[in-house]
Amino acid sequence: MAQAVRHDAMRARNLALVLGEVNARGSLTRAALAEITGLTKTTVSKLVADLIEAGLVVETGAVRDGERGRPGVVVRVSGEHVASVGLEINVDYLAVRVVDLSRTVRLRRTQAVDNRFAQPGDVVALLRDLALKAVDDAVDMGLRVVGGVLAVPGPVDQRTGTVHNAPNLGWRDVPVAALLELPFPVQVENEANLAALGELWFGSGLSDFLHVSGEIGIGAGLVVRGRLFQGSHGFAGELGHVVVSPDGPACRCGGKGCLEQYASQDALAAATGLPPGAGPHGNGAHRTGAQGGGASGNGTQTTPGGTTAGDISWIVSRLEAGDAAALAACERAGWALGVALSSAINLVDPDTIVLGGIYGPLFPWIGEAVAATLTSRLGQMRDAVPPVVVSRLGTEAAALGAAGQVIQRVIADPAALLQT
Amino acid sequence: MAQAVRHDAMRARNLALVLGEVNARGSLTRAALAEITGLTKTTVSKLVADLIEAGLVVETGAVRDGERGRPGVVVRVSGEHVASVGLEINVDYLAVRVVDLSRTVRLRRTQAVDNRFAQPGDVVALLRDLALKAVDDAVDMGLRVVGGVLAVPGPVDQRTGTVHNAPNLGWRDVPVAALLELPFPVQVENEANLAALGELWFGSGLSDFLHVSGEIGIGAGLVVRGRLFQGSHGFAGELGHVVVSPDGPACRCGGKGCLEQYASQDALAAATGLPPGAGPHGNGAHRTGAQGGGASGNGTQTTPGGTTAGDISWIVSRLEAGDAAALAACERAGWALGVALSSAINLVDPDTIVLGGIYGPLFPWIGEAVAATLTSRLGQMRDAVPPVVVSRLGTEAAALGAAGQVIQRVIADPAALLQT
DNA sequence: ATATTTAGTCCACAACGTAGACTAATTCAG
DNA sequence: CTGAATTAGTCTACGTTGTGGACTAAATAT
Repeated sequence: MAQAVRHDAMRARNLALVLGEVNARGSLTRAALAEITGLTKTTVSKLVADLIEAGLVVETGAVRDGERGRPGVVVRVSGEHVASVGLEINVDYLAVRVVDLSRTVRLRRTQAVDNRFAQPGDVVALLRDLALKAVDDAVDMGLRVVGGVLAVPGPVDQRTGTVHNAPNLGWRDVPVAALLELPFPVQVENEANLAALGELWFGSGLSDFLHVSGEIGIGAGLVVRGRLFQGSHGFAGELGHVVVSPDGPACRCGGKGCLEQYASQDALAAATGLPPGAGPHGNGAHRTGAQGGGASGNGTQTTPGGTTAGDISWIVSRLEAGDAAALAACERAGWALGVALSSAINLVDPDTIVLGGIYGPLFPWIGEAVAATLTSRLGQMRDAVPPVVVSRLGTEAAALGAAGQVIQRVIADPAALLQT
Repeated sequence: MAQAVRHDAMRARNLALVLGEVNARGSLTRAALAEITGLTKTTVSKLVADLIEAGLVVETGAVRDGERGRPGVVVRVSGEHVASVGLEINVDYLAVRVVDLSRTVRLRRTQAVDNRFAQPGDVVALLRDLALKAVDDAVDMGLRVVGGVLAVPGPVDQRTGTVHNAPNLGWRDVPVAALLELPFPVQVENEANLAALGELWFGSGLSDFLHVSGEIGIGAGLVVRGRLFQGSHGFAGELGHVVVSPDGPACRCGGKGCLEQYASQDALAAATGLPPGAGPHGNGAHRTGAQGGGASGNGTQTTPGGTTAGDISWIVSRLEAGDAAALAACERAGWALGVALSSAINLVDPDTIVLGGIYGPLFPWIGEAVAATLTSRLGQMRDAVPPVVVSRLGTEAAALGAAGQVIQRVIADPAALLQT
């Protein structure tokens, strides 16, 4: 349950409070921090001194704000010392991102690999190499990697770092965290949850939304007041198996008429005329290649590099050409998504719906159908139907969310880092 | 955001920690508390002294546990000083419960009233009388009522204490909290949420479950690790409007094929042969009468007294007689409930499903259909389908949850009470 | 009866935040 | 250009709270 609060815990909380405000507002003087937090100037000064010594915060010189009085010294979160790695294993690529404490992406590396028929051990070994190389590069930049999070496409047992069941990889009960053996703690999480967190920390600035990750499967991550909702066992957000039509097409989950049968990448491909699993996959070869990205010094919102999950571009080009089958498939997918989301909205009451993953590029062709379905199914009861918006992060979301999670932990509890 | 932690906040947290352990474990010595909390014996003694002085905890004499050494003095939560009122407005009754800090129900009073066509002002005035009488009785028992919570059948704006929309009462934007004008703060909450909390604090001892309240409407409350999940605006848990069949019968929410069209009390009544709204209601008269309960000194799990919401007994007697239409209606309701719950389970990942409200008495005829539907729709993907159990609280749940909420607040932050 | 064990209190001390005096660095008025 | 006003940040004495170990109390074991 709760923990006893001693002097050190009091200090830890106040350190977190100060760092949290610096993080939230970008840059601040000590005086402003005192005002905001309600702590005295004395205390704020001491806390800031500790944070500076730990390399979590830096002074950026005095500000001449034009007002009278002695100008304050502005501090901001330092991006020069602490960093984290975000890792992602997906069906057709591996990704590594290094993010510093100021949430600047310092390194992006994506490797296209067909993991559909690969052995977990091989995939993990390749990812391990990528991660170690990234850590070396981070060290060269003067950064200390304090932790990592791995995104996998499927439910995860957080406690043991085991992938429960990733149908699209063909994995069952794979202890990835243990297999990775990296020189820092690595937590494993569901890709859909991390994509939601990516949207929270690197996206449009919302702090209350349901983020829908359209991929080979369909997952969702719910963020309420800036916190991810996990459910009782960490398996919440399986939007792909919400019922759209109880007697619809059979789903691999055992149910019938699940959302995935209408709106997943494979369902869209099939309805557009391409057999599911065809396209760039399905040939069984374990291809690798096409490195995207590299080090990028500034800005957290660059256009997602690397490859897209699956061959959504194929469908997009059909849509742009006005292909009737493709348009109808999107219309149907949008309707199904709307039906499933109306259930979700009734159950979990999100503020906004953010469509990500393949729904990013497809948004022009499904967004309206989703919104229309929501309005017709929910409009009567509530003042306002949650708006449906599109994510700008694309494939980046999960790996960024993974890296961001470690950063978030440091910001939320800097004292844990000071002790080591 | 977070608050600065000063010495007083440290103390407040530790007081809560100690009181929380006493509450959770029933009775404990100071020495055991020190061991459990990690605080020193000195500190525990001081904290316990404060709690005793405030009347929140009492010593119950030394225990002779047979072991060697000086016997400890056992303390437990005191039920002799602090109390709370739980209030409930429902379609066909008003209820008041007084619960003391040790979670003993000290007073139950239920009044049958047909509120379907009554003015909000009249209903609130009647409830106010009931509440004030209950407070008088509490004072006679030496109790101080520190707060109250009101359960209403519909979504609520917690901040303003306004009932957003209670279709079964015909209420829209009614500021109940303000109308009540009781001599202590009253919070307003959705009945379904409070029923879930009632189950948490007075029910089977689970701390992770989705509680389904079958009434005129169908609501649900999700409890995760002992905390209610509210969603972004406090409207989470509208299970009644989860989609069962996207082209099913039209629902008053604007949707089609919502769960309420299959499994609500009215839907069951209609399918069994009784037109919805008939039975004890629908005659337009504003009847009052039939007081249930009274003061009951001990035990928190007595059989629910008072009247049942709606005339479910009528359907039960048909079922017991083997009426084919009634049996078929339950079978269908169970299936629909299973379909809606499978969506809910995929989305929010509850540990257990608890069926309450009318599903209590109907459980023998719907439980199996629900469980079977869940198994067939979820069994493939997961190791274990959440078990479906029945609540023992019946109509009591919401009013008890309402009263329990205040108690919970005191236990979670006793320092707030010490200052007044 | 005495040793042993456990419960609870007492007291000197340490950690941390507070309050207000004090110093530093700027703008504004003349 | 000088001094008053204003704001930022530091310094010091102090208050609150938890700690740790010594001490007292009350039981069982021998």
